[in-house]
Amino acid sequence: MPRWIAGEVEQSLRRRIESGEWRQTRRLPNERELAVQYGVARNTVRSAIDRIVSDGALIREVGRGTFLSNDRDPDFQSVVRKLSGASPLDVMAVRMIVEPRAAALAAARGSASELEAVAAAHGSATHAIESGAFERWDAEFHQRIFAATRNELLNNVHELLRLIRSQDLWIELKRRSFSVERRLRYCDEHAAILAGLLKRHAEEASSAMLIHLQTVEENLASVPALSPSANTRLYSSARDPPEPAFRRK
Amino acid sequence: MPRWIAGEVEQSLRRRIESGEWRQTRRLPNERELAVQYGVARNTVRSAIDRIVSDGALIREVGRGTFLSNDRDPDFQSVVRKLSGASPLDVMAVRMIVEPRAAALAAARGSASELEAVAAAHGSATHAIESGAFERWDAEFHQRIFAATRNELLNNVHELLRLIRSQDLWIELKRRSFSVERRLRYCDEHAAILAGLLKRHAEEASSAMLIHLQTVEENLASVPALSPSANTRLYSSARDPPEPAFRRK
DNA sequence: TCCGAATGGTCCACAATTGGCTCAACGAGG
DNA sequence: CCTCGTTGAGCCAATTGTGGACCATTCGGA
Repeated sequence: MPRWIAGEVEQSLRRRIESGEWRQTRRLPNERELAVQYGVARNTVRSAIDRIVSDGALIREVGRGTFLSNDRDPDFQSVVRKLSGASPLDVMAVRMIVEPRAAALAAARGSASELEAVAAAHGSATHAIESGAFERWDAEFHQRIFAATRNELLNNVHELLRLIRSQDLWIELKRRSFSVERRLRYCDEHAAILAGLLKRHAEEASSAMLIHLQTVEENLASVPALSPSANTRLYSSARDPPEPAFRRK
Repeated sequence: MPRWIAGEVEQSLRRRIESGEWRQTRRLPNERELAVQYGVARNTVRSAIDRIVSDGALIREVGRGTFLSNDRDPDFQSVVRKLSGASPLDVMAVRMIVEPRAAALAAARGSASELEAVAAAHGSATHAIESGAFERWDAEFHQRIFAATRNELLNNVHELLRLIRSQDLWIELKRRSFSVERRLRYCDEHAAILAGLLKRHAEEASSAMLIHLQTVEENLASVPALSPSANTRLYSSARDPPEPAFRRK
């Protein structure tokens, strides 16, 4: 029956792939199952899949199944790969968007014990002797503010930003921008944020956080270029294209 | 028999670990017990645990048991896993933090051609016939605003939010909250945002975006609970129930 | 000190599932 | 009649799951 049944099945499969029907497991039903779904012989399904495989949208593995090709449309993994290479300027810009609002939310919604935990981290950072300890309590201070927002996703976003900042280039950057006066200033600014939080004054906490992040950014920007190439990698933002290309045609 | 049973068990175990089910004793049930819980062979449980051990979340000790790893530095992978389960309420809260500021940045820094691209997406969305096409242009509208911010990281963060919203539960949620009037209202609100952008008026673009997102949130919140179980997964900012055996026997 | 229960580590034979492949037959269209 | 897509069936090889058995280590009690 030369009525191009395989072609129709192929179209349908492509649509279903596009629609994200199998994005979770990245695995299609097996060929026998699909044959039943379409009321068609298994060979017909196979020839339909053959064509999709041949242009790379699907991958077949004997004994395992048929899977969505890995890097077709961006999935979480591929986005995360790009995340880890973010430039410090971009990171600080995003922090200045997210963290002041997080501080405001924490002031409005955080429980007493959550804010207490923030205060404790501030105290530990203030009294830290060694600079590694200070760094950890500094991070903890910011992290606990996010915890007080009661928004899991927001916490995860902050965690991603923190992970980006725990990479090699960042560590070097922080080391070079470190000084005792700056550390003292950070403590003062943390105190201002904390004061806003404890007073439940969202606006005050928010603007104190913004001021703090501006200080941090200035300090990072003051670091002389590490090397010409490193400089490019560090500071270039997405500056180029007059005509930006959009993904996902 | 390759039906990815080990994978399902692995996911379930990861969720149960995240949920803190074993935080008290820091110890998991033994492998034979888990095999009974899930109704699978012990070897299957073992291969599931293998994968969790290999990225450091669990530690096995012969003759003693399987334990939560105490000094676990969460990596990108594990954060991403948590991201994908974010609740709609949390997602909207984060969008309302990020997107208005992105609109402001786009108004301030976007090139003429980038803003033109935003306008084009708005036009296409307005004239879209089919609702799937509208959805795509709607997403494209928001995405192009981020492109105009010239901040790669910010784009990636938005891409993550978009990926979260492209999952099954979200699709169902959007489908149920859809109506023609709402779509028209979205178009009007998009127009207001676009007007702010084209006037290079950061404040106006920002507040128009916030208003728009508030509308979206209201519409999502108006959706009646899908089902008791789906409702839990949708709206709780937290985790799965301690799920028992899911297989036969 | 010694024993035994509990627990993870390893291995095996077997079954079940899945994609890869072939073949004979059918039927519509030329 | 011939061609070509389709059908239905069967078998193969690869992979995974099953149900064991046995070992090594740990730990508490006899």
